[in-house]
Amino acid sequence: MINRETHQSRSAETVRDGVTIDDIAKRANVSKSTVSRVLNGTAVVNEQKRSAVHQAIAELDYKPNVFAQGLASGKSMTLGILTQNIGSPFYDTIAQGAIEGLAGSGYTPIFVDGRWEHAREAAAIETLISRKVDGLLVVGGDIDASELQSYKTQLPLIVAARDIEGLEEQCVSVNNKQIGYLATKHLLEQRHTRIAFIHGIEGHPDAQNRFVGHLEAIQEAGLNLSDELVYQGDFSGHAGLMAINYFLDQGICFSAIVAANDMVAFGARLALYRRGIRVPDDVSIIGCDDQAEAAFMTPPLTTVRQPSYEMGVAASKALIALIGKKNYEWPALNPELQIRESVKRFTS
Amino acid sequence: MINRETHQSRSAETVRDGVTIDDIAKRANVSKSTVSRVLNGTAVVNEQKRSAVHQAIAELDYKPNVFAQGLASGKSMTLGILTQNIGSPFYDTIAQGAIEGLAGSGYTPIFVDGRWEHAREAAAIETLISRKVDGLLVVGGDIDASELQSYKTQLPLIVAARDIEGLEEQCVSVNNKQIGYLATKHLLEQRHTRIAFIHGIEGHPDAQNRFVGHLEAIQEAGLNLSDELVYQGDFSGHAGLMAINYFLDQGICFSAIVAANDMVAFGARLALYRRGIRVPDDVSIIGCDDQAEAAFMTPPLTTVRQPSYEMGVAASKALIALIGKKNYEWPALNPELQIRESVKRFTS
DNA sequence: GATTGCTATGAAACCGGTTCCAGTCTATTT
DNA sequence: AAATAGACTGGAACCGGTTTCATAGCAATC
Repeated sequence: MINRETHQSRSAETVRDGVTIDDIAKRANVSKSTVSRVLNGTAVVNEQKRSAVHQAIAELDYKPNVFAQGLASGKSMTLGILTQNIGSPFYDTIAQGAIEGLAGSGYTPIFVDGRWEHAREAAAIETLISRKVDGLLVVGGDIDASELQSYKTQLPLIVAARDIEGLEEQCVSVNNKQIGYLATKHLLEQRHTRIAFIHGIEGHPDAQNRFVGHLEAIQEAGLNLSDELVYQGDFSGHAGLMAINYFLDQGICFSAIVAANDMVAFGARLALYRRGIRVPDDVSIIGCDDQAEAAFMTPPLTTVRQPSYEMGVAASKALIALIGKKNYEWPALNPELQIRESVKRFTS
Repeated sequence: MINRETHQSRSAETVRDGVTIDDIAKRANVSKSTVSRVLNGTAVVNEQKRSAVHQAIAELDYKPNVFAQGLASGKSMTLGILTQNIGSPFYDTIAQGAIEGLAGSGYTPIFVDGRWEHAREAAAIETLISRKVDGLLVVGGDIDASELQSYKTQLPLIVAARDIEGLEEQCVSVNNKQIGYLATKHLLEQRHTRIAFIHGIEGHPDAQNRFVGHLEAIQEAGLNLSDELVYQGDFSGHAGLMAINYFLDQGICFSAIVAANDMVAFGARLALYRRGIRVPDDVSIIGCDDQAEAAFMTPPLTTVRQPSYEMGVAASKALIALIGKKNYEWPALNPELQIRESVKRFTS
């Protein structure tokens, strides 16, 4: 039923699709070449003809056929964005920033989802290439650096939220080491010394770098890292929960926790709640990311904000610049400590 | 620098793009018509030629040019998805479900963002249409029913997370009235009688329906709704916070809260924390949505889950069916009470 | 054995743009 | 005044597929 109806109305309105560049040419009494030139500004056109063309376009509500344009010009005015939809809201935020960065550029984004699976990512990129995207924005992901290198030879490529060796100029990411460093440093400044660290996904560069930053801060303070204070997690709330249970069950004592991201912090906070341990009175928590919910944790979570939205914006702008062979100056994207109420200061 | 290099490598590899259907035809010693037929299965082709074609395709790594296909066939194998990126994670989840539902269908999604702004949505849909999408999936949004009706005459259309009058067959949404009803009913069953309600965005149909469900449950229990117990919010954490402050400052008393969504519940929970009011001992909270963070609230939030991911999957499958003029049976998408620890039962 | 009816296939038209090329018309140079 | 350069413009080729149409080949029918 619905089908039939849809079909009918469609053909009824066929008019809409029917307008081609030839119609405009006839109506404006010029050749289609001239119409094309007016449209693209590829050559000077007599003012009268130009306005006649514009008028015809307006009257007939002409919309160029993207396929014909793409076929003839080889450009699609389309950008491929490979995202990782499974994971923290972090990646979504980058994608949103990327959309924003495209606004007004004439480029339309095509999204495909990699899901942190190597094979899926490769297939997704192939899809994008077969769609003739004019450029590729890879957000995070698991795909090999060498593969990315090879894609780079096929089309303009920007990578966000990752650093690829040999592709430094086309990569944008926040300094994750700095994030870990800032988090731990803040705790140290509040005179915590027994600081637990809940690690992100094993082997994940962001997780690894945050840990390195943590380590640096610890050493800089003249302390030693004790292995028993780091728990291997996976960026999930559940990991935060398990970590605390583990520490407590083992009788490992600590006054503060650095969580690899906010979600982990939430999990840790819940585990402490379950045990009747107060935050921040008994134990302090600091997260990383500053996702929307962090401000509403009880107590509100002190965390290190990473400018993911801004990163998305910068990435898509950089990609457009790259396609246009223009220079793009990356903005500074520095993590920032967001102090709220989950960290206690020792006064003694 | 980068530009130059990219450009060079690109032309170096030009080969890759060069393979056309004519090359295949020559190599397989057939006409391009035959190649096309093999590719699309539009006619019977001699087994030998067929395999010769397949072999040539494999050897030359031939990928059809989507523009040429689109131009010739009028189909883009592309689906437009209008999302609302500002708002709860709810809409993101639907979008993810929609991607999942497309998997293996041959269709590629193009996303555009409406941001809950009328003008932006209309422009976004125009973009999609000019991109010749074969179908349109509208997720939520603010656009008029009448406009949607008119788009429906232009191309296959499915609307998710909204109910449009006159478009019932092409709409999928969870029963928001049921969500509100289930939430309040649960509270009533735990013998709460003074139940506050924090409303979502004014005029938002989901918010309105949740409220209606709340009202129904109240009346069904033989109680009267007291106006002072409903606070007009906007689905944000901040609204939850303000609501509680308002109630408390006004000396309005209540034993439980229904929050229009989880984010509001988080805000409410924080406000109670600030005042030293315990959850659930002093006040119970129930949310709506069941977003990932809800399970990690302290205490874990009892909420009504809405199957948004499943809704996205169903929506995209329905769209594909609609394009193919096939029937699609909508799955049952029922909200579900997710009992955790934020609601107390009165035993007396 | 001639006619009929299918099936498989190639040639050519077509989709709707962009762009090269050649030609017309002015304006400028000599 | 003739030659030349430049600015505009139209015609036609081209992008790479799909689809119509005509035909060749072959089996079945009378």
